[in-house]
Amino acid sequence: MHDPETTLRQHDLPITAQRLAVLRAVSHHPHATADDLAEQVRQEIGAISRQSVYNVLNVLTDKGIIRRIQPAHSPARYEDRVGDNHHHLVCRSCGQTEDVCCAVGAAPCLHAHDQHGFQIDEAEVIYWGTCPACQRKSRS
Amino acid sequence: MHDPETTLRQHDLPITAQRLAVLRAVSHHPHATADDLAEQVRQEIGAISRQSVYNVLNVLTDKGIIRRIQPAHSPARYEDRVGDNHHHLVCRSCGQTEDVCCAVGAAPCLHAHDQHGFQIDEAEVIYWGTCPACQRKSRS
DNA sequence: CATTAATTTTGACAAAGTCCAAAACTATAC
DNA sequence: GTATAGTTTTGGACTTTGTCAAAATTAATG
Repeated sequence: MHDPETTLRQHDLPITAQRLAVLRAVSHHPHATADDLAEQVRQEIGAISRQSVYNVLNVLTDKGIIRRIQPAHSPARYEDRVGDNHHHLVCRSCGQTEDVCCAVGAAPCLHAHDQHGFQIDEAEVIYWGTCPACQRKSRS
Repeated sequence: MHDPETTLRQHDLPITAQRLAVLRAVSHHPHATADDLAEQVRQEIGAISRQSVYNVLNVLTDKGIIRRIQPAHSPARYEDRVGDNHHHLVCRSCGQTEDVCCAVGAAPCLHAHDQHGFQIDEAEVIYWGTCPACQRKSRS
């Protein structure tokens, strides 16, 4: 991925301090929530409204510059890494999220047995489990 | 699945009109939301509080009698069919939800390449697409 | 039936987002 | 550089989905 400024220009988006900061925050903190990102941005540029964080995240997601993932029991999370159809591993107890590459080869998962006439455009896979840290905690 | 009353007894749950009605509603309306189910129950037994619907759905889910699925952009949905590790096909525009059996054989999806030390207990797969009805609408 | 434990109801509350109108800003054309 | 048109950002109210807690009710047991 190019630097934030170039990225915005490539997509005809006016360049604002807020957008640059949000974009950088997503890049440096993969799988962060909107709130986490707002916090990061504030540390960088001092202040940003809640609404602007959402505005920026929505535009960037719509343009395909970032990707939004929404596991159950968690607010939406955002990541930099787009276009490679990877999946996620989520800890049930603390929410920690890791990337995993597509489980069975190239882009396999896109084929359900019976498609019920649907036009399928994405297969989303979430692996649920317990992260190492939470395993230790529950054993003690 | 047995009749609702037997099911409750098997799980040591006191039998109440609310529980029977919710259980029947889930059975007759797979993939319905809590609100949909409340509506159904009201038509059957006259009244039920919002909280009770949630209480019942939570108990039933905890006991494994029903299953909760939570696709992005949608409130939670509930279904009867448990224990067979099937997946779902969701329409992006109207939310219509269909069952699909596990895509690649027996229980294949439970193996991510790199597990990052996680203890994985479930692989959740959601196929996203457009249902036949919405395909027609968007063509016109 | 009476007792006890569990469930239901009611009403307040919380989290995550969205909607809206006004003010501030960016980019462009002079 | 300045003026202008078009976007963004702000701040506040609001919506949706769901949970919490206490009081009132109901089911199961002897």
